[in-house]
Amino acid sequence: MKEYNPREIERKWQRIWEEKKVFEASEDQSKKKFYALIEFPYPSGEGLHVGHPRPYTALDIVARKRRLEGYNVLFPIGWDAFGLPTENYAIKNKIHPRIVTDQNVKRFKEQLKSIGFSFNWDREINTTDPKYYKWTQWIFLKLYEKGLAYKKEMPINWCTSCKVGLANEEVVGGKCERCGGEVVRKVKNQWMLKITEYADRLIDDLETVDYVEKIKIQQINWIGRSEGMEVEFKIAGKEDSLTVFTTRPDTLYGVTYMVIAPEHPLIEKYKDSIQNIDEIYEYREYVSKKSDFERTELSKEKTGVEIKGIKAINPVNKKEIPIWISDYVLMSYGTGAIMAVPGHDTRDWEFAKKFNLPIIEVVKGGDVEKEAYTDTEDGILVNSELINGLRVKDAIKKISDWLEENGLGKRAVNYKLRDWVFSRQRYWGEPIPMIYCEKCGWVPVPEEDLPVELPEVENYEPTDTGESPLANITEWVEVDCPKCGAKARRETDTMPQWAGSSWYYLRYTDPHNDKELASKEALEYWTPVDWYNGGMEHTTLHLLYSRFWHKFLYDLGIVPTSEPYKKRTSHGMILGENNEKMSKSRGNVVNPDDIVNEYGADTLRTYEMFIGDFEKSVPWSENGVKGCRRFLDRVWRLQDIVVDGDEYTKELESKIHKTIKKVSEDYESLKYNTAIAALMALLNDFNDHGKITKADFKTYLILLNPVAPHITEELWEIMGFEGMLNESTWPKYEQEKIKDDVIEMPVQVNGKVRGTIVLNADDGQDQAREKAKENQNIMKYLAGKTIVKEIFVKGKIYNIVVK
RNA sequence: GCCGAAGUGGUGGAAUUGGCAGACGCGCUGGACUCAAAAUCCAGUGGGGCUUAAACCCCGUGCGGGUUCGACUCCCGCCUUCGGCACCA
Repeated sequence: MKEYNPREIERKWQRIWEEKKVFEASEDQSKKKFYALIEFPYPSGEGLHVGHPRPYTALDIVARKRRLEGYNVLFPIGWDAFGLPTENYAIKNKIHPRIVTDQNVKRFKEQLKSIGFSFNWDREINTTDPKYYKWTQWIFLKLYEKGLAYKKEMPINWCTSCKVGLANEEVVGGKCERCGGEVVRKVKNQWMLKITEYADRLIDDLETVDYVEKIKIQQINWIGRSEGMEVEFKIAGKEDSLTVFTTRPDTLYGVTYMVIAPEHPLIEKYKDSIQNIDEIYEYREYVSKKSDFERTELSKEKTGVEIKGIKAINPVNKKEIPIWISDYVLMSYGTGAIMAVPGHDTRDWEFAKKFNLPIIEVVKGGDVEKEAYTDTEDGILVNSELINGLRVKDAIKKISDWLEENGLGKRAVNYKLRDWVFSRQRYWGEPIPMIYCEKCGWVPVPEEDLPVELPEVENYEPTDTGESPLANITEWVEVDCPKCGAKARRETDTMPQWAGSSWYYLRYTDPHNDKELASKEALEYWTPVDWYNGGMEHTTLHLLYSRFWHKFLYDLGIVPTSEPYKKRTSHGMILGENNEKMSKSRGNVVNPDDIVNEYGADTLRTYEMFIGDFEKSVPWSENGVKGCRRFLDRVWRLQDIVVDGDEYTKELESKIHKTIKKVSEDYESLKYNTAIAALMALLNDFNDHGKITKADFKTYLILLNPVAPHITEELWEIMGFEGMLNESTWPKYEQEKIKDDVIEMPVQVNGKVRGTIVLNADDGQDQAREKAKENQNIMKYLAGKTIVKEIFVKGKIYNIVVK
């Protein structure tokens, strides 16, 4: 017997698979299709990380199993290559991001190929390829055409010393990550996408898909739909009123003041009537340095300023109440103004205490002098003229009707979800295909002029006016207006990295099409994606954005289904040996190349699947890797004990059928670790028995193949089995062979196991009682007691309750 | 802070979803082989008690309560850790 040499056989089979194109999806649409999708990687400069192969191997297992089951499988790969790190690297090292991207992709590709994934390399895509982003731009034009893209003033993070816009991640503790300079919020006119228009459908359609429950919950909470009232508070002596959204109109009598966001436009409008306007401006300046996250933190000390000179009128009792500004009210959520009910809201209570504002109890049950009473579900209203004595639920209904009848408010739905800020002041992204003309306003680039390609630039730094580096390329920026022909300017902002990843799974179905984003036939056949696996960290952004775009394309009649992904699962992270996140600075990064070189790709794959619960984070362990290599060594040596035979070994037959069942089911339900454990156990049984037939071994190799494709393919060839393993058929188990004739059943007395009895599979309680009587230990606990109850669960347990 | 998830031997994790807690792997201990080591193979391995041994008994799934014949699993209240929080991807 030759020694197991993974290096040699892995290269050999990878070459054969590639030459024979065995994993390419076929154009034959008569076959049943299966579309497996992994989140395409961002080709970073650090190269592949051992975290990457975990989800890839998992779906590679499913893809390989499906092919053996006779499906036409699409399992594509590509590159999500626009993005900040590449651009920053390019700036620092004065290399074009195109070159950096190409280098990184090349490295990633070699690394992925060395692990033996059965990707459809012939369908590889790259979001930075103009042939690809032509269609990203095209989708944007459609969104604009349908009124879903619009311009709005939005704040960006602005470093006062570098004079550039920063990503949130580049702001650390209010300072610029690069230079330590102060970061403030600066308002810029930006492109927005109306994802809120799809909010209800994004919630409702979750019922039609098979996503892990926690993913659905996260999405629903992120969208944050709530039903309530929009209530009008008149400004005393003025025409205007402030609108607030509340889910608790029943507490209106408890409103003792209002708070508006420091950025609220009302302040500018009435600045002449406001006596302390300087103080207000000063506070606004202070707030501009904080993120929304810092502003709404509950634990922090409340701050705020009263607007002196204007008052609001509570619509239910016509009382005049003060208006304050405070950072805990955000312009971006609801209407930018709130009614404060300090008696029954924790934040309002803290604010009222700090600034000595009155607190009125309107729901009985707590002590509003000591703390806000918020647990009011079954409470009764007090101090509330119209609704006194009513339960909260009924009070809400009555006061809502009353407000509507009197024109003081209307029922409304509010979402936490905000529209998508779609502009970036960056170079390395898709140019937004819009042109601004003094006369015509914003004019879309005509479709036939797509793609709008990124021009060559000398310098990738954003300009010090806060515009993208593209703004400096005069010959690119200055164009004729497509509508009137006058001199006009291109939009110089680019799209966020999320744009390209919002529709990439569609392009895979027809990646070389230059007429459409993909052909109708290809989309009809391949979509929706049957199984999409990705990280939990993408649940609220990427997953939601791509569902939004897909629904939009569905409305246009371009894609045939309203949801892009039939099934979504998620994987856990791989941590360093010290149980911390792998990072360069912690020095605990493991490079998959080292594992492939030392132990082999099959060992890496097996270990990553065996490492633990697929959905949980787990620490890496080099010893664990060795254990998996030992397992494969023992599989290799099985060839020593193989004897001729077309049937399963009698004594092993039942175990083999059980393992087929277990492995087949576990591969489908993310339980790769227990599937491998079952294969290890069967291997132990094989060795205990001392010899196995060719039939035993053949089935074993097929079951292990999706996890360890190279070694199994090699052993297949060594054994002289017909054709290649990847062309064979997934084994089936027989229910008859799995059933046990006799079972061991634990017998409990008062819930504690006191012995086991052996029963025939179809024996009932009477037989169990007889058998139990033969067991001395069980009888010991029954002696002198009366049996009050017997619980018999067939095949599981027999419990005798005595007194 | 808000939303989501998780806590089981020395260690990664299993447990047919309310029915014998610790499968499988790692580590460790002992043995075989070897001049020796590595590799490999065999045996043992939650803690405690009792015993020559087996049998057997008690304790044990983050902490505190509860429901149940029976709880790692369900309920209530805590603690700790991890993911996300909209310009990292």
